[in-house]
Amino acid sequence: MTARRSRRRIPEATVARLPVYLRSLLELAGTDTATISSERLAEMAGFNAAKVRKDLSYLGSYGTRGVGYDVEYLLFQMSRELGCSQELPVIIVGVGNLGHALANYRGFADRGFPLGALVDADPAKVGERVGDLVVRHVDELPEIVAELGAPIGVVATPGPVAQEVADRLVAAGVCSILNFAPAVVNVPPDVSLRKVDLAVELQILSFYQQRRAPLSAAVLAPHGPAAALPGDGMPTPDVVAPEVLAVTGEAAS
Amino acid sequence: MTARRSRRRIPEATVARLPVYLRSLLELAGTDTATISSERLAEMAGFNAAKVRKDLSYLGSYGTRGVGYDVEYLLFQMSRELGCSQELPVIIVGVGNLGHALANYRGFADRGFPLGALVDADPAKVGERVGDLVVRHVDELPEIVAELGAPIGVVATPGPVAQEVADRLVAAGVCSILNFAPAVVNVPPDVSLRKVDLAVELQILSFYQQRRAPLSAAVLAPHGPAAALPGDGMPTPDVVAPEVLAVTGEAAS
DNA sequence: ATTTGTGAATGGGTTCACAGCA
DNA sequence: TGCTGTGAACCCATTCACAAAT
Repeated sequence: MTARRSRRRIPEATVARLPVYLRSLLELAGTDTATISSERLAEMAGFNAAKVRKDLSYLGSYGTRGVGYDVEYLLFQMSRELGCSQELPVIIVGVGNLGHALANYRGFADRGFPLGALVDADPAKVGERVGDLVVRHVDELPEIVAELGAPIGVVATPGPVAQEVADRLVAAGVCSILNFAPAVVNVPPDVSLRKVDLAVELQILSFYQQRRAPLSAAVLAPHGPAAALPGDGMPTPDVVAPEVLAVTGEAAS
Repeated sequence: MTARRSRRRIPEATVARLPVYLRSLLELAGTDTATISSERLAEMAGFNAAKVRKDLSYLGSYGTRGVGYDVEYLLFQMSRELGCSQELPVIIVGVGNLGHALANYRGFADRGFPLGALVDADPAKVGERVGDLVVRHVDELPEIVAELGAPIGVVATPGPVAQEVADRLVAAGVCSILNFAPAVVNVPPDVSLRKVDLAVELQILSFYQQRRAPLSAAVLAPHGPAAALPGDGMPTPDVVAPEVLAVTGEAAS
């Protein structure tokens, strides 16, 4: 029955976890473990075993009952699924603080996303050398995209111009965009967009932190233990570190 | 009936949207708009009107039927809820590429999260000046945390040491952590943890991109239009840019 | 005539629990 | 006996649709 039903519709939430599994499997690849159970993989990836099994079942990959999953095979499947076979270049638009930062960050190239180009709208920045690339002008986007094939566009501009930049990326043929700018960006439905907003993340943390210490504790007594002061009339079940919030706990059921 | 039921349990998903509303309202604050409808706010924030109303209702904030929400008041409520009244300092642990990047990024301080300290385990890095801070040693964490009050800890180390660093942050009294390291990190349930993994984001985009162009098109004909080639036997409904994936479309129902 | 606030309906994702297989 | 694969139950979030309010 497991006739490789590859074109299955994989849930969004599962897709978002695949890269984490992949990372876990890569760590494992060095060791001599040939096979891994959902339980152990769950522990490594920070989820729970049921979720792991469901997720892997979507890939149509087979584990062996009573044994576990073949690491080698799973790794292969996962890589293929995530398109790790061929490298996908990245264009960073906006070479300000954040753009520079990202350009110097080795983490991209290391994981199969070589930096393909840097562009900026500011003539003063064009020509500047960053790493082993030279900043080009944003007007060249169409040619750059053509040169690179089908790159991912990374928007690292100030918020106010993010939408315009995204529009130009799309016009140039980019169909995957990662937005770091603090602004809402709209793209046509045939373009994938993900956003990472550092300030938003901090504000979310801020929300939970202040809930924990209504307006006393931490600020007045910075030395206190990290424990959430109980008895402040809060339900305290998992308000502090819920599932989505964290890769936290997940304490074995 | 709207007797300010402040200690209401606000859903995770709503909390994650509050900062986006806040940003929209701040943009609005400059203009002369005194009041805004859920519809317009939805457009600005990139969600839909029903969601906006539900979300705002959790805050117990009142709009006026037939009119909309008072921008000023909503802004106040939202800021209070997110703890924007007092600045929350940030400690960055790990002054490598990414750490440097984040340290130079103005975006934090601008939005109420001043950089409080930089620390690293490498003695060679300790003493280095970055911006107007000097890198201190990770062993000093307890004192630094005490000095700063209740800072947010940002983990910008290589993956392998992320867990250890998180443990030390927690031990020092930090109860909000933002993890940039490509690794799973566990913290006690009374600590909030969020993660941002650049490589994971790119891999997710990679997944959808390759689904769109199974193994032809883009690579062989980089000039083609960005449109998803139809007729490749894919369901194509919203595989390309689903809700969670993007702040995309949301096209008015 | 508008636009909020919210119960009810729907849908996606997680967890449970167990049958099926090695 | 051990562990996967998966229907069923559950839970959270989104969306609908409409009564209440101005």
